[in-house]
Amino acid sequence: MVGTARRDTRQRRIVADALRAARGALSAQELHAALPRRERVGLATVYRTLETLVADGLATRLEREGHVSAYAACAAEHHHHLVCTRCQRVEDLDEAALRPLLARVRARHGFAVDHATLDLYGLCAGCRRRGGRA
Amino acid sequence: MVGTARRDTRQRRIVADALRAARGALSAQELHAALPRRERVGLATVYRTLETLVADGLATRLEREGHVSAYAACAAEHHHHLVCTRCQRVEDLDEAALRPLLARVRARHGFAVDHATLDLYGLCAGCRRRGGRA
DNA sequence: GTGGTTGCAAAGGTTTTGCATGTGC
DNA sequence: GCACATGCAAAACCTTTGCAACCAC
Repeated sequence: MVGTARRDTRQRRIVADALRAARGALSAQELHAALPRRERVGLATVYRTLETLVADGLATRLEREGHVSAYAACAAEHHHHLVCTRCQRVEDLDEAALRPLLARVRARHGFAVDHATLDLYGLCAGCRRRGGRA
Repeated sequence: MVGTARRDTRQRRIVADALRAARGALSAQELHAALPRRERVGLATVYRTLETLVADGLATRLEREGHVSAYAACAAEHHHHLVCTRCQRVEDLDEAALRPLLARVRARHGFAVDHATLDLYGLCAGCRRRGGRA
């Protein structure tokens, strides 16, 4: 349950790199479309790879309008995000930020959190500076 | 943007009641399956109604394995949840619990949060007492 | 009476799977 | 060489939509 040995394939590298390069949230299809066609990576492979990246903690799945999943690269330790609704950029949010909340939840609800989804949507500093609404 | 006047129809009541009665997270299809067949509520209506319930803040959409949305009833002010991975019960989490975190995010990242998904998965007090793992 | 709602079934779109082939290890 | 990974296309699935009938208001 630890290493889930993955093979180091060309496709896996391409998909992972592309996701990281995107620095934002992409759906499987968008990511697939973004790959150079000459790389000849199948859509199914993109789906399968994203799945493994999420399983390995190297990516997360975000919710998106229209019941589509979007994926974003993330450091293995960071599982929460600030998603800019304007430029689609994703920043990692330190795990520690959530800790006080978890403590509170355990104290007040007797609830033992195993894992959490925490994604904050809004305007990043840059887009705020540039002014305007979401 | 306030009242979005809804008609008080038999179906809307049935769906809303069933969701509330479930006290847990159900997918649209599960909810539909749970309705007495004699009520003759169409699946499309379930989808449409859940959509409006979410829009009205009376339900939320949770992420679930297999790229399926699950819905849970919730008070209009509570938009975050404690989801028990064993009994599927959902508790509301006070909006206030998140406030310190939002303040921190604005201070440290210059990020202005518009809305957030926060769902904590783990064992509820009851299931913890009954012992065992998730 | 009018316009939002519903049911049904068909369409749409996303994601998954079967299977032969390719390829890390 | 073996087992996992991939491509392709078909299949499975969830969700949405078109349209005529219905029914709150």
